[in-house]
Amino acid sequence: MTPMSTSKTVKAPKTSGEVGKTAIQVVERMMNLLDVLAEQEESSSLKFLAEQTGLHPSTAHRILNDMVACRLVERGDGGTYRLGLKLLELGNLVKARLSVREAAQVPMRTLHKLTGETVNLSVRQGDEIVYIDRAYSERSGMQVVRAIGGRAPLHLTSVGKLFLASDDANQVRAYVTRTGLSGHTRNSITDLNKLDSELNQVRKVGNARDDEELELGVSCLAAAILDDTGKLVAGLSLSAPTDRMQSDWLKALQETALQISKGMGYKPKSSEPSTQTS
Amino acid sequence: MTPMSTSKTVKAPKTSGEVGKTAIQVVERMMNLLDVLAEQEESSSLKFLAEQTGLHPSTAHRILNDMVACRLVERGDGGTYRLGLKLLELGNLVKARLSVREAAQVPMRTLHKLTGETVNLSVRQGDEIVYIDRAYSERSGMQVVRAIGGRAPLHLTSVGKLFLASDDANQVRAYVTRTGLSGHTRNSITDLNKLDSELNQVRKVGNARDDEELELGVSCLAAAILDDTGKLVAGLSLSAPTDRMQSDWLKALQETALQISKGMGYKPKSSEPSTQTS
DNA sequence: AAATGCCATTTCATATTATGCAATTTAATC
DNA sequence: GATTAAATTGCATAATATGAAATGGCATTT
Repeated sequence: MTPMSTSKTVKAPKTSGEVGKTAIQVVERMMNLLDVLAEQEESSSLKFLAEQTGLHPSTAHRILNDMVACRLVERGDGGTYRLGLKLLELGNLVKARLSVREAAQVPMRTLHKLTGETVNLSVRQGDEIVYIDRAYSERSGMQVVRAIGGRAPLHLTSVGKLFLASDDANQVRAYVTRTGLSGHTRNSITDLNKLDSELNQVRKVGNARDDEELELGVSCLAAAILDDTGKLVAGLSLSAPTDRMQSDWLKALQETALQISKGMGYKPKSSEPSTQTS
Repeated sequence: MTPMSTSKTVKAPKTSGEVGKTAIQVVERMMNLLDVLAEQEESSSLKFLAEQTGLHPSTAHRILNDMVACRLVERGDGGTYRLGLKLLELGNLVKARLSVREAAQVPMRTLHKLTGETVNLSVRQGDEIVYIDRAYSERSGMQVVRAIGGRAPLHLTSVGKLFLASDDANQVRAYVTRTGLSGHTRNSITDLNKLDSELNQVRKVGNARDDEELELGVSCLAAAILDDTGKLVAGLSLSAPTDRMQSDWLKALQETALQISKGMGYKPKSSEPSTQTS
């Protein structure tokens, strides 16, 4: 029942936007410490960490000490603190668990519901892309459906183009030599120059298309799925009869792909507003 | 001065050997939860986690909830818990920081003090190995010293052989074709067959030698340095005039290399005694 | 369909815990 | 070697996290 008339100086909450509201104080403090450590390139002194987190040096010291005991934090030269190897271990466990397919499941269904068209998830395997998952409706009229496990040449598919676009000129050239760029329809890209300019376009806009290049009457849009290291691990594509394909689905497709990428540990940009005290 | 006559039931500490003694209870509990989560392949239920850690379900729930808020932990299907993406993020930061050179510094000096001979740290760069650091004495008589930044062909050096041994037959063949296997001394390996059997030997014993193949009178022993993913990132070698080289240094060399590997996040074997309650 | 049982979640009074102050030790600098 | 600054430790206390019990949710059973 103590009123707010605490004469003591008002302690700034100092909850750096990073961590969510926690019920247990120590957990929040711990995370704030880890976040400050994460922001710092070099290993940090106790004083600095205490200042940044607004914690009493004594308190910060004890928490850090405990984290050192757990190897979440390490001590460097001159008694400084930095992130510990345990984080690498645990991080690797997380990474080992992550499967694109799993991360894609829900977002893919959502995108399917929005568009009504088939959504495909595919990865590269040598000179082909392989469909590893899809979201489509059993019912409903015409649907473009590819078999899971099915394959298609890189240069004839939207996702394939994403993968090719992540290669450099030499690798593309090698691909062309190896495969000969055989075409499937009159729209197929069958010469290196055309492919190069197409790939440059892909690199510029960040997504790829397939205008009836694999199969007449079928168009696709694709967006990239990246992992925590920024590596292209899969492609998400929307396949529909050309006359039904709506170009404004692109935005939704890209957002879905980004969402999945985040699920794979991808960090979009470290451009945070940073309303911090310097 | 309170005697041990605490009449209350003796609470089993339940400190799973994993985490060191911490001053703050919650930190230890948190870590125990993370450790149990790390051991589990599948995502775990609250009940299970509470049992494993010996925590009251209510307590476990609150801690886990807070960790979820910090993204250290994620929730899976059916309200289960598993390690969160934040760990991957932080782990990547740790990884980015790790430099072999830094991790090797101290262990290298120790090995040098033990042997009195030059210890070299080198990495692969294309078809050569590059010396990136060393430990040797300024004084003392004859020392085999290579310049930092200096290069040498893979097949003529002990560390180079380690790297070649991590390649498959095709890659080795390609290396041979590219470089022509030119020799420097009468001991140099200059044909594919000899190289192949040498590399097989390396693969078998896990370390490599150089018997005056790069320079007459100089022998080397090398052991591999692996990172958290088990990838060969560098080689540690001991160079000495042949008549001074002692074969029993090998053990120390290997131990030093392992120590450095651990510093790079390498986990030797997950063969833990596991004195756990099932 | 109603009920049962199990597990997750929330509430709340209380004891335990983590805390901040101050003192001490250690390290760095002049 | 003296001086200063930072890191570390001890301790009484206030604030915190805690566990018991009650509530809510979900699925399986009868």
